[in-house]
Amino acid sequence: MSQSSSTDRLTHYQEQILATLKRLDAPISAQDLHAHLRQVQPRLGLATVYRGLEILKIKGLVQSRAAVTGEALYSRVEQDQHYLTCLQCGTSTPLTLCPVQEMANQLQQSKSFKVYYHTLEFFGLCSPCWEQQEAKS
Amino acid sequence: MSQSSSTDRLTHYQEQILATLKRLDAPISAQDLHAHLRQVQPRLGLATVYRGLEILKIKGLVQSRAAVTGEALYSRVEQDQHYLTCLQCGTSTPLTLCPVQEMANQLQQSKSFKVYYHTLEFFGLCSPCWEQQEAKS
DNA sequence: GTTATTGCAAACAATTTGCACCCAC
DNA sequence: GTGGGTGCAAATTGTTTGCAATAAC
Repeated sequence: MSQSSSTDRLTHYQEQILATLKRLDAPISAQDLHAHLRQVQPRLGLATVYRGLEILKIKGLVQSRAAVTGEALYSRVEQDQHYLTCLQCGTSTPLTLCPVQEMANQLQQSKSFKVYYHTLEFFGLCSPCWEQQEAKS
Repeated sequence: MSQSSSTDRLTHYQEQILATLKRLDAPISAQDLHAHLRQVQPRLGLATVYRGLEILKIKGLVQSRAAVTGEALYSRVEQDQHYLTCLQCGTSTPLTLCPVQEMANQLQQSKSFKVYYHTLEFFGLCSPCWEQQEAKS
């Protein structure tokens, strides 16, 4: 699970973003995160939050997924990201177990949820981008 | 893998959207899809494409995932959706095998790709929404 | 004919960018 | 002091919505 990259070289605000994500311990939109942070840092701009989140993503410290509404939800990479999501109402219920292919069928019954499809995606940096990243550190 | 729901009751354009997705056989944005369809149906509006895709999703015929850029990419549910995605350049390379937890580690070496995290998500309808959907058919 | 679907254009919302200012080192 | 980080406001971009015109059955 090594997430080395460069945990160092974090901006003051980037640290705070990370800390807040840790404190809230649930996926949150950039806008909501901004609102939270602003309670403590009234002058914090929304753009800074977006910029910070982007950098934290590239560093491998933060992940994001898209809500059914289209907006992005952010959380620490340590946080589990297995959900049962309703395409209609958008409700996401977390899953406790780490799933596999055929698990979909089981879910269909046990959870009284009609499973249409699931997605699995690995995120990170391809080697060209990674090297480019290393160079910058 | 039953996707019954209501394969029937598809609009002319919805059929065409589905047909085009099948023909292209690769995830595509709504805007690009609109451009493609317009070559044949010059009067087709962008909104119709979005509305059609939404309905096809609720029916379980189409799936979508978010590109790193934030825009939504659509494809048929039959299409595999396992990718290796670079957070920086946005490149998505399809995976042939259906993955599991620890696979991430293997990927890290074999693909010369630095895996930060992965996401797995099941999509469908929760029972309230499903019943509501059934009623409409 | 009645009802659902569409095109168009305007409206929205999330995110990004330009730039002057400011802080850290 | 200098370069990166930041606030602010404006600009973009993907997506949605209102409504009159149209097509489907």
